[in-house]
Amino acid sequence: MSENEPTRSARKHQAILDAATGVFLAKGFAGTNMDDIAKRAAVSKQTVYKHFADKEKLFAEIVLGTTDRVDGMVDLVADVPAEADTLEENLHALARQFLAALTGAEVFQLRRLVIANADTFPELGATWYEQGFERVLGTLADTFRRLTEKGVLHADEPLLAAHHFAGLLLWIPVNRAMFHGSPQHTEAELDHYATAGVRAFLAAYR
Amino acid sequence: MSENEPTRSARKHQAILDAATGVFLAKGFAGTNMDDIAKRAAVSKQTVYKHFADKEKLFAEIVLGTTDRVDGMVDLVADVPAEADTLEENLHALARQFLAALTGAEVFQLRRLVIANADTFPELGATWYEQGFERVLGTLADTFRRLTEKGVLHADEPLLAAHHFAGLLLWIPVNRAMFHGSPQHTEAELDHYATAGVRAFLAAYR
DNA sequence: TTCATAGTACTGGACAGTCCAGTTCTCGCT
DNA sequence: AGCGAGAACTGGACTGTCCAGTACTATGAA
Repeated sequence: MSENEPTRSARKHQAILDAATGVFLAKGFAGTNMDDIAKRAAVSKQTVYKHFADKEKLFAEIVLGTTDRVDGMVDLVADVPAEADTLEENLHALARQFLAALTGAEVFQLRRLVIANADTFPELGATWYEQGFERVLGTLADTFRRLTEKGVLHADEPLLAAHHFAGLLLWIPVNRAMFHGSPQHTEAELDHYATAGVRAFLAAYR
Repeated sequence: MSENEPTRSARKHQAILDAATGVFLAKGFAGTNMDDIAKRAAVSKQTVYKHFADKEKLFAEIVLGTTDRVDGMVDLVADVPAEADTLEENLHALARQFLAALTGAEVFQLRRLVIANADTFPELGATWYEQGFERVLGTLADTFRRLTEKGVLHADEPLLAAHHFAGLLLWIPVNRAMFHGSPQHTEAELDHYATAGVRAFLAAYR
């Protein structure tokens, strides 16, 4: 037998998760009904309830299941070289990757989804934010601390500096995406945000 | 007759608006039902429907009705004195008032409400953002342009500078409030955000 | 009187979650 | 390989509940 052929149960489980993710992202928690999910997963409703106790559990599992996707970004911000003469272009590269990763439509939809239901699921919102964005910023703060120790940067409060970096970079596109349906950022705009944000950041912290 | 004694109808209208505002803010659009609103307004359900065609119209009217509250903030950002030697403290004062105005719990709740329903009411989200925050930032950009012309500041792109100012200042508290239920900012924290944000901004743009 | 309103019952539809009868898969055992 | 039992799955009907919006009668204000 092949070493990892998923069992039927595992396949169904995954199909339900995939379908539910799509529907929740598109229509929100309240706007989604379980029959839709079952139909999209090509699965009977009974099976959905066999795998997930109820709608809320399914929702929570999906949202929290996305937090491990930020691992890549954590690696990204941890790997900024500490050389003074290439600092600007290194930060610019980081900024571009940051923007590229976050402006993927799915990330914004998920962000909206979590914010929208922060009342109903308070812990979910807090956890998602902590496991996600704050982890990245914490790592970025470590990087800034390292750069500061090497004398390349001057960040007395590295975590605050990391937030400033993020704020300079993300304030515009994030707000735009939160209030309008689709992202609508051209590559040129993103590049401009990155350039201007990095320039302002370096003026403040170099 | 007295010049402005509201008619009974006008009183009911206002009572419905007030009640609906409270319920929508507390429980969101989907979580709110019309019976609750009627009860809270001490009005019959029929009367609610006499004044507002349906739930969506009521919701839209409430959300859009709040945009004129930003007029005060527009005045605020238009009135920054253009003297170089007091620039830092002037901006700091502006930053504090900005933070104070935005971290009022109601503003954040409203923001969450709009974001949460940006899918269902796409135009509403766009309009609210444009009439609200973008108007303030546009005015702030004008101020920065004026300061730049006087040589007090160097902002080649005043609107971008205004966004940077906002991002430096608001990124932390806004995100915290979006994902957690309650704001939870101490005065000391807000002051620290203002000081650090203004310092970074001036380093970049003076 | 006349109009807005209160109070309340009602309609129609949506939807979470359950139940059940019959089918298909899985896997250990021979 | 072939068998058989138990687990998982299907499809659809069903329950109970919630809720937007309507209908209707009675009441109080102008």
